[in-house]
Amino acid sequence: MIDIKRIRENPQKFTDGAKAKKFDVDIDRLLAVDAALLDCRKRLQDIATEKNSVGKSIPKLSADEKQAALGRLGELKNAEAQLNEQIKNLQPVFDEIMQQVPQPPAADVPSGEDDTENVELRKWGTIRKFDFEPKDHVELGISLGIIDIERGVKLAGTRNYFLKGAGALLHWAVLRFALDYMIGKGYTPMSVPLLMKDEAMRGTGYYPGAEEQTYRMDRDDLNLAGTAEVPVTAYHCGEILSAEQLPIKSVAMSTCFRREAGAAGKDTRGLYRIHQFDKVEQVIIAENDEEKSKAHHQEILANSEAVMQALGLPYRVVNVCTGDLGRGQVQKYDIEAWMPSRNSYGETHSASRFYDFQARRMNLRYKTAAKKNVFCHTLNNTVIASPRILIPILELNQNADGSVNVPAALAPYMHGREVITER
RNA sequence: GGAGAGGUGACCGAGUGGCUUAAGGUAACGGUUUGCUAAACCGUCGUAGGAGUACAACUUCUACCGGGGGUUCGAAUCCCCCCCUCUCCGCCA
Repeated sequence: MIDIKRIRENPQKFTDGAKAKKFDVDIDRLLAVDAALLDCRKRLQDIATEKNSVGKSIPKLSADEKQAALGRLGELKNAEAQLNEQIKNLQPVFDEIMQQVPQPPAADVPSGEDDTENVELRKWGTIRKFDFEPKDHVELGISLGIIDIERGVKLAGTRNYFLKGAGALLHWAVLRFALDYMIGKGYTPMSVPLLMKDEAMRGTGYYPGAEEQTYRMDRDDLNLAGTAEVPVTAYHCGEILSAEQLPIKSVAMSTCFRREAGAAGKDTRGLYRIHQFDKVEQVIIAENDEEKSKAHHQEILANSEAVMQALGLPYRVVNVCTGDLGRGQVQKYDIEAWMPSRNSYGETHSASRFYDFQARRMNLRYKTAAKKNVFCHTLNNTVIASPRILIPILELNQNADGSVNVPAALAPYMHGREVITER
């Protein structure tokens, strides 16, 4: 959510920002409704002032004077009811548009229509050339007996899977490795609830907008979070933190649930696009300071790059263009890992900063040294998401005989297995 | 799921229709006193939105006692609905 005062001061900035991000929002109408609401409130306040003073004088009045006073109060009450009626009609319109106003992108976000226009910032690692015909992760997984998509589909429908034996071990190994890395960096580990109230979905900016992407428990009015970002970022919602507490750096591992509505027929093979996966996510709640926000953004990006490098996975970092940014994001960097079976880089990480967009929605504030209550800044990034990350790990580390070498960094988590072979 | 008890400021806690402009206390901050610390005393000490001003300070108004609605000239207080917490019972990995 944006501060209405900033929209009043510079509406053009928000009209342009929405256009660049390809969101449809009627700023002119918002300002008209805002002006009408302000007027109603001012008049209502004047009425309340008079009502209060007349009401207070009542016990001291003579009978005649009392009748006159009561008559006046009746008039005021009518006027008040009319104004309240107007506010009742205007407020929902105002709220709805406000929820939709996107955060304008940062100055160094490239303009573009969609993900094809994201700008590559850097590449790391060398892409392996095979001297044999490499298999893709599905073939490897089936022949090694570590991925079973057929039975996943049998029991849970399309885009579901089982991981078995060394496959399950490898899945948990990358997660545990990533988690340990972040704990080593001083991030506080959290285990979190995943059935979230609508309020938490709205607070993080997923609602309105991502309802179609979300599994919803209608009987209980709860939503299965698509990422631990939701519970971790909303953890302190409604609270006033002290400045000394900030920044709060957290890391959570959780299962993530996504309906992938509208993606029918897209990325149907293998473990790339699935309904349920596990992810280690980093979140920073920080002071309301643009420079500090940028520095945190670089930090969480660097954390994930370090994990990718430790796993020996070639990747590139892209500066996500305006048309591919979410409503609340000021700027987003994606990390894309090289995936031989796709013969391209595929998104594995997404690092976003929001300024106070999420904090405003969830009323998350802190008290500054000057005793002012100010909205926090929030940021988040993937540390590792599996099994998508197993795609490059399996495909890039395969041998001609169909076995797969386990990256050295994962050795401590693999119960002594250095090579995954057919059993 | 059933029964009961509760929800007041950062915290504790008083408050059964106008004297509440939310008492009193704790914590915090500033000051006085003091060899230091402590204590004592004095003062400050909620959030949000208007108006006065170009901003701030300041002044003033309005709203807010879990949330929503109602009764009343007037509600923390009375009525209705909802939410949450605690205790007991039942069920349960």
